[in-house]
Amino acid sequence: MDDILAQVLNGCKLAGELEGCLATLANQPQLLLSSCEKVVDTFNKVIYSLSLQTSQHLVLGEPLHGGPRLGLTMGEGSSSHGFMQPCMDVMNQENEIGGLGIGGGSSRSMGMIEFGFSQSVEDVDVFGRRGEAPVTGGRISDEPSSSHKPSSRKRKDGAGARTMRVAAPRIGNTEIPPDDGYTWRKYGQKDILGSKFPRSYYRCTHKNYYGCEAKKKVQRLNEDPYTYEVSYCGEHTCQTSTSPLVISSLPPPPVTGATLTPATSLSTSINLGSWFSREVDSGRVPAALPSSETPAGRDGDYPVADLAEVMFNSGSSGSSMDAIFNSKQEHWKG
DNA sequence: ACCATTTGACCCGG
DNA sequence: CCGGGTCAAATGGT
Repeated sequence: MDDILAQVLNGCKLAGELEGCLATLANQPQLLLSSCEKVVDTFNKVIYSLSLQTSQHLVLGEPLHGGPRLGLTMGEGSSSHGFMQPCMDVMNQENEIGGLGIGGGSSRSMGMIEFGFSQSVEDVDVFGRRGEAPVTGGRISDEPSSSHKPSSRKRKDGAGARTMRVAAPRIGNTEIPPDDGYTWRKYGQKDILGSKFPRSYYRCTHKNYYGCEAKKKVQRLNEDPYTYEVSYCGEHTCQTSTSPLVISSLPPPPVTGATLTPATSLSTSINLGSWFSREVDSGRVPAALPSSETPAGRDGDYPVADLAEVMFNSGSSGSSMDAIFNSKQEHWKG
């Protein structure tokens, strides 16, 4: 929880900084956009984390239908924004960032995301895996021969699945599931009985490097093609906690303390940092958009980097994903 | 060449 | 046996 709170603070801080730079950013829509995304991402993380820890039903919004959707959705490949939108809304509504209503009670009012918990949703148990070998679930292990049994090929009790509903972009590519701030790699798709739309399976892109076992399933609802039901399973051991490194030079937090707490909450403040850097690298690509995340940021389309620099003055040199995750993973872990 | 998605096959639980 | 989850070869993009 501390971490989460710290993250919230970070988000607030970011928002504050954004506010401070508004004048400057006013002329740079792109920068403004990217900075807003940062803030949103930060809160998305919080939401995600909360969804993991809480068993509450976080309703961030209604599936919307005719709702304002995609403000940010620009054409294709920007699916990711769907998720953020709600957050932004929240920010706006709460005006004083300090008190996001993200917590439990806040129901709706945001936009289109609805977090829930698997337990109530039928899919839930899907991802459960046997408690054993984390990283290599199945055959990944290189020994075909000895492969007695993949072991984790099927569902077990997915006690930890969290599900949420997210509105899909109504324009542009509506097939792309919303981005939740993490980068996912699709590893399968299946037609599900009774569902008009196939279900897509994703796992954390960094699974290979850091054994992050987070997974998620994305499925469009029959009743509402514009709404996705996303089920998360497993926690991110890669990014969530994020690490300090990248943004080593966060400016003295306007928001007092809270931001950096030594060890434990290392994650938090840092989180943001890494987030930034990370996003910067990847140019913030939609999760669903596979190719999206590439290790060392490739596309520089987004001025994010600039933003980051401006805001954090962080020349944080080469922050490769590896660097980021390396440090991270140690601090986090369930 | 590398990496991500696609897609059919495989495997397992119910 | 069926449905769902995962694997991995094939394919495509950068």
